Amino acid sequence: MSQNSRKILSEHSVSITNPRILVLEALLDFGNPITIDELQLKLGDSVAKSTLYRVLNDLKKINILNEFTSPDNSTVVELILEDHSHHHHLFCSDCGEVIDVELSEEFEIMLTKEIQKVQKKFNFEITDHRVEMFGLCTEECANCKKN
Amino acid sequence: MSQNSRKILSEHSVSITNPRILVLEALLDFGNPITIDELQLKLGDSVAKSTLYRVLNDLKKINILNEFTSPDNSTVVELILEDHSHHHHLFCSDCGEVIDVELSEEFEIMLTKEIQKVQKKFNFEITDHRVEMFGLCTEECANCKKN
DNA sequence: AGCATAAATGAGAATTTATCTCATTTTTTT
DNA sequence: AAAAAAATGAGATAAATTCTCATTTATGCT
Ligand SMILES: [Mn+2]
Ligand SMILES: [Mn+2]
Ligand SMILES: [Zn+2]
Ligand SMILES: [Zn+2]
Repeated sequence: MSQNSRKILSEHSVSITNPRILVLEALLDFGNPITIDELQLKLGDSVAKSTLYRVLNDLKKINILNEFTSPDNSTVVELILEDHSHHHHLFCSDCGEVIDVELSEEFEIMLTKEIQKVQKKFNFEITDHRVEMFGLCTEECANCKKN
Repeated sequence: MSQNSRKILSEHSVSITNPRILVLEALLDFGNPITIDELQLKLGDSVAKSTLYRVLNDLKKINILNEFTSPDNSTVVELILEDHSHHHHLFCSDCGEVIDVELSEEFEIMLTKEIQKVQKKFNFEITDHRVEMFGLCTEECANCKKN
């Protein structure tokens, strides 16, 4: 069952170790952006705290992990897999859920044009962008306090 | 000279104290988004560390301070003044500078439409959004290491 | 202006999150 | 299988933010 993670590790020529497999499996299994808190919970004491942070840095170094900060200041990580295309994030201000969102191609094109204007205006070289959306999940949410 | 900050405080009915005036003056004077580090430097020891954080929270509470995290994980704050319209941010990955950017009205309209689609799709109530752009300042920049 | 009350401050302790150190264990190479 | 290199675990350390509490300051009312 850990074939996926072993493959990922060997493809990036980093040595195959138990903590790395466990962290990758947890991320693959969860499938969504996850806070480091939640990740630690999922892993229990199978991976030492210091090792978890080290492994996450390793994954960032080989460019298969994306890290960002949620509006309530927790650190969120997500795997960047082959089929993982450019996307953005939607945050629930209540329960803290983070959802992947793909915006339309037309929109991304318009944003790119807009960014070109910004580059010129500020004499910047813009290499990346991020669109973040904040609100409340109105669905049946077990975690949302508001229900 | 501290009339601006006194006015801001009284308009929001929070008591007028020296630390609050000093922090507001520093923010007004700098005029741009500023990291808490830099703000502490500007203030020297005129305001205690604990008080600075408290005052920033006070300003957040009365909705005249915006706080966000820069890509290098420093906390950035900026005043929200009357004339301060909806805008976004551009970050230099090298020197850490944060620049206010207004995007075109057409773009914001398109983004709003895009967000409406997202709301429906995920059954969310989206109340706010943020566009962040990352890159390098190519201008003469005293702080950029690359030069 | 002076007093009473409520609110804010300063100093440092405590908490939280992340990194670092180093002896030991595991992985890789030979 | 042995040697060399790399990674790990446990705990120490560091940085950022919040908390505690005794003292000071601001406000509202004589
Ligand atoms: Mn994502
Ligand atoms: Mn701004
Ligand atoms: Zn929710
Ligand atoms: Zn720069």
